[in-house]
Amino acid sequence: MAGNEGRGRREDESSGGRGRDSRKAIIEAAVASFGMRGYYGTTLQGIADRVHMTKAGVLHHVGSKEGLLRLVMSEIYDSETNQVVDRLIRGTDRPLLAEMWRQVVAINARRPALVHMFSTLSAEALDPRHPAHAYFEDRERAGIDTAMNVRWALPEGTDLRPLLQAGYSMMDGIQLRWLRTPGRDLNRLWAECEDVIFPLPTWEGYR
Amino acid sequence: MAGNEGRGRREDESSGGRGRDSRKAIIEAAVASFGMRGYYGTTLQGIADRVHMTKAGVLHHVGSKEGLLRLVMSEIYDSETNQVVDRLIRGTDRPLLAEMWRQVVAINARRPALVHMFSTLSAEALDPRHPAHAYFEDRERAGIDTAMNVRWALPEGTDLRPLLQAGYSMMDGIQLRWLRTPGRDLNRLWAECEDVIFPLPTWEGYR
DNA sequence: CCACCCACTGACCAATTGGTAGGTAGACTA
DNA sequence: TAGTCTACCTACCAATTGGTCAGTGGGTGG
Repeated sequence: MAGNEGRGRREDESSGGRGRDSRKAIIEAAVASFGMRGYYGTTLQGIADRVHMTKAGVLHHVGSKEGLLRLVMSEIYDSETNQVVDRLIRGTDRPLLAEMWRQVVAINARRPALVHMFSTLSAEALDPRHPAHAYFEDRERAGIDTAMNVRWALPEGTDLRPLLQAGYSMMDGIQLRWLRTPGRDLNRLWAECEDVIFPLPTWEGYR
Repeated sequence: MAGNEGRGRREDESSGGRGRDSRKAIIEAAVASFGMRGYYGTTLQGIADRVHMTKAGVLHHVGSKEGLLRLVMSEIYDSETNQVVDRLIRGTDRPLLAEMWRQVVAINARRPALVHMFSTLSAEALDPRHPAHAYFEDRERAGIDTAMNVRWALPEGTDLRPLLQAGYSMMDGIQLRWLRTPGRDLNRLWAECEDVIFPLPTWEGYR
């Protein structure tokens, strides 16, 4: 929590001491607030309070409320999972779909606040006027498209697209349920879902 | 749940057609606003504008912002699906799980605004301080519990609870995707999910 | 030493927030 | 005809909204 970054000594814009810490704190606070109150319900004053700063101080870093959203959205979330997915896809000749989902879930299990934020925003942003609407549209398409272009190890006759739709939908849903009842383990919950989506007679050896 | 709030001891139910219309309009506007902006982002003024009324006029009907939420939540959603589900459960000796979900989905396909609202609120309400938090907690538990006490027609060896978790999760997720891309048919999307969750070798005759 | 940046503050802005008080017009009842 | 009820409205409230502006204090480079 109490972030300390020892490397402030070194020069150049790549690392600035206090500023970097503040930005990190602001992002963290924004993730929590966007998750709990949504974009429209989030207040610059609320963020400022959490990071012990003034509204104006926060504004100095993010420019505007929309700037805050952009900062949070760009800095986070997909980059981490994309990396893992890329490594799996490129490193294996016939990767397992189940394995990819397992890895994504494992990552999300370690960052509930972020998952919360993305759940809230993705529902709020169904409205085309929402500042994050386009992002979520692209995100859904990109997720399906990349997966469609991979040569997964699949049982014969599997229809890939509906499987992806179903799997990703299930992931969104199970994450919500996970967050609603604290104490449960997301990886375990997902493992149960796997048994349903990849039932054993057919998927023996493919998961 | 509770009918009226005691004060209106009118013997005539259809009192003041104007008032009834207004209430309906307010509920409709609130559903849209809660869906697009969340609870905290929703404004009484915004509701008032949509129904061509003053803030004070809206307040006269709903009492407070929380009252508006309560009104909307109680009047709507679960009652309709519960009815259908009850009829299926009581009317059939060994009902099909797939059939219940099909019917629920068919109902939701006809009320996207309501589905939008419930998606947004259920994410926002993960925060225990949210005024609708308890509602969604109960709702999840109730959904699973009732279904657990039904003698479904199932293939031998089926583990019911994970199946329910998976199915309901998938439903939540697929509805989000449905709303994100207008023009798609929810029933068709769900049918594709069914093929995944009830794969044919095993589920022949059970769906 | 000075100039310059950077993170940040305090004061201020018009607009908007949820909510209250008190009133009015019209429909129904006694 | 008077009295009561619902369904509103106008006017108002203190608090809060996102955002601007002019600083200020500390650090760094020259």
